[in-house]
Amino acid sequence: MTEKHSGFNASCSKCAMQGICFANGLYDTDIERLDQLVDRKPSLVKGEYLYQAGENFTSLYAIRAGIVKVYSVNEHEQEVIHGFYLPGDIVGMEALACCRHEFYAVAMDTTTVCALPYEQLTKLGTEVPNLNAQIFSLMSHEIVTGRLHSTILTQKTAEQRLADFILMMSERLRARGYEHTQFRLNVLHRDVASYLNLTPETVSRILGKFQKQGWMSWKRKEVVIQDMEALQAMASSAG
Amino acid sequence: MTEKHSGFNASCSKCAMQGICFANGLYDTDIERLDQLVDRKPSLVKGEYLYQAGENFTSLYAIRAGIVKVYSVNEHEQEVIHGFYLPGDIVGMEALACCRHEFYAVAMDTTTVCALPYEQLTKLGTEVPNLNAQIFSLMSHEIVTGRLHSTILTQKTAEQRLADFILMMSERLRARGYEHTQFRLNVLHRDVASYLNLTPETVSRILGKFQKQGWMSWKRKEVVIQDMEALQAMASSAG
DNA sequence: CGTCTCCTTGACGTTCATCAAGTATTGTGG
DNA sequence: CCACAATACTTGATGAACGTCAAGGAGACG
Repeated sequence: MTEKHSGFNASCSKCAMQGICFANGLYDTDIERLDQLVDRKPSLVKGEYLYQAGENFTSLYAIRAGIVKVYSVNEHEQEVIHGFYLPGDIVGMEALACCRHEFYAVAMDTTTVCALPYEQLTKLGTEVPNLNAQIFSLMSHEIVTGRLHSTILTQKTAEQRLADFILMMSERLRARGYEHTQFRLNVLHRDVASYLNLTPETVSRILGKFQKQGWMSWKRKEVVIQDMEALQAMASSAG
Repeated sequence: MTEKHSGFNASCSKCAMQGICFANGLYDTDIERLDQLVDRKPSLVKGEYLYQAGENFTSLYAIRAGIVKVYSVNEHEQEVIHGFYLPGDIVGMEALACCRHEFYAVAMDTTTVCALPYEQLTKLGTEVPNLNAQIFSLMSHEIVTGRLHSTILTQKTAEQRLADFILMMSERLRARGYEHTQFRLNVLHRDVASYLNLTPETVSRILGKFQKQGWMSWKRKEVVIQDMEALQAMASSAG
């Protein structure tokens, strides 16, 4: 999940993620203005935090390369994973309400992000209605994604959830122009388990079954999908 | 849950829910402007829809009195309930992303709402930064609420979930100035079950237990909380 | 007053968690 | 590049929480 079609300090106007990030729907002149307030951070290494729960909220972060997990911590000090964020995704939107981050956001791999200082972003938003609309749209999308996640957790069996997860990842990568039938996924099975409300044991058993059926494999961070349709049938079977 | 401290067509400036609705943080002159774009609808009776999935998105709705449930439908035609919305709450924010409603919003009781036409609201937002900020804040809050709901579903037992639900309802009513140890809750047990990812049978059994312990009762739509602390201990006990 | 929906209670079953032990993989210091 | 530790993954045996099925009772509504 390295950066695509763009050098390290690429401006928004040259960024491959333009179509799904803040710049979506903006005129070139407005993209220029957006560009000027973006704070392009040096790469984060695996394990570095974008922010942690309790910290003051100052910026939203657009992911340019890599992968970020967002989670909270339960009363047993265990991570409750809310999502995995890919290039073009925005993290931090949950913090606007009270000026303080509610969750943890950590790089799971070498990751590059653009920080968008909230004050300046919203100021520009009042001057560029399309930008404002795009922020609303991104937040709305985040609401829907969360509800969808809840729905999957409550309505689907363990096998369906895992099939669904693989397919969603595949589709998100495809939408971003990456290879989607075979890809590196630097996510621990333990993390997938948390995200899907399962145990690592269950994830392991189900992956074993999927592999035996010849549907897919996931070994050493490398996912290979061999039978997309079988996975789709599994993910959406009544259940 | 009838309207509080305000006549039927009360303006925003006289509305009891001013502090938690869109008007929060606005200057009086701006509240006036907000007021002018609010479309105060006639009351909805139980069972009437604010909107349904697939409909075009035109307005957000601020609830002035009553109670609204928001849900989607799974592959077995069963409702998957995402939330119950009380006076001062906003519904419809999930629809901004794609101009089309994703969910169903239905009155569970006689309900009054203020419709806020989205076009006009965002236009005013660009002119009144505090209003814009308030919309962001409400949406952010909706994101957090959704994640919290997921967390409760995945991290807590059936008994904890139900105790938590009762306490959350009580607290939300208290925050809105209503009686909170004894209140009418026009919600079917079946709906609570859906919201908490349980069956009506399980809800019934647990309510029976809570009543036998002398913690609370919920009979004929009337909730009486007798031992708030016992419920709190139950809701937050590890496990 | 009768019907329909909702709620209650009991017996039983299923899914997935837990516990445990072993194997593979990754990371680290020499 | 290797030794060895730490972490992650696998596989099996067992169990618990909650769902499912079934039948009866109580409100609500015309």
